[in-house]
Amino acid sequence: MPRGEGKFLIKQRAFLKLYMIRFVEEHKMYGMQAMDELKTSFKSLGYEPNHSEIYRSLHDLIDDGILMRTKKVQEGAKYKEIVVYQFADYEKAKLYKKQVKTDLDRSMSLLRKALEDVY
Amino acid sequence: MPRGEGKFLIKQRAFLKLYMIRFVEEHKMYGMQAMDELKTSFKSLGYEPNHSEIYRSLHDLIDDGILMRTKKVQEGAKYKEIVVYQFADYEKAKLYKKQVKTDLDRSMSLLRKALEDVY
DNA sequence: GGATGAACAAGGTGTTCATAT
DNA sequence: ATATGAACACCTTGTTCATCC
Repeated sequence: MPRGEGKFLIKQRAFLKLYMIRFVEEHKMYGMQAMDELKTSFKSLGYEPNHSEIYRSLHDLIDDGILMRTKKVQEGAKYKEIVVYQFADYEKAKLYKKQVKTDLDRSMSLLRKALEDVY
Repeated sequence: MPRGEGKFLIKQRAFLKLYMIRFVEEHKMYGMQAMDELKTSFKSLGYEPNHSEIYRSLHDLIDDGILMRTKKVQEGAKYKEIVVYQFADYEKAKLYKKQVKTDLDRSMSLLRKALEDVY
């Protein structure tokens, strides 16, 4: 999020990483579940993130040193394995949240300005 | 702007096309001038559109049947030619503005929701 | 068949190059 | 040197394919 040069709105990736951090904070967390929850909660706004972006966000956060995979869990006879995450560095997580907040605010300002200027 | 499927925030192109329409409405208009004005007015928000996106927006609006190139004007000995635009179909322009407004509002709601959910 | 992940493809935007005055 | 435009390349994101239980 550094570059203040020519930058337009916040990217979907950062937006999702934010929500992933929030889900981990709330201990309810694995990829598909997060996706379903987001799809449900944003459907009315026409936004339905797909599974790839969810996983990319999670993997990014691992590369950032913010999250870590803790375990794969198998739930009985339900033919599925899930990956569970924990914080690798919560301070980094908080810092990232702060940075993204700045970008969210900035993005809001851009949109608000357009609405004021044009309509 | 049709597809309400999986769509995240409004695209830069639509955002700029909106401003191009506004500039034509105000009769002060050619590409570089529009760019300079936008750069100045958005610099404090970290956004500085480049010339390619400006021209692409203009060309798009022509393809949409909303604008038309009217003339190239040469101003004295100043080694430059500029392209001036007029509306080809102002009803279409108004319709487009309305559509983009919807998308701007939707985008604001997405950002606002994230701010509420996470912070 | 439900979850994760990688590969691949398409889209959008930034950078560079070309042309004309 | 300024304005326009096209070409090219990169980055972001969507779609499809692969694997594991």
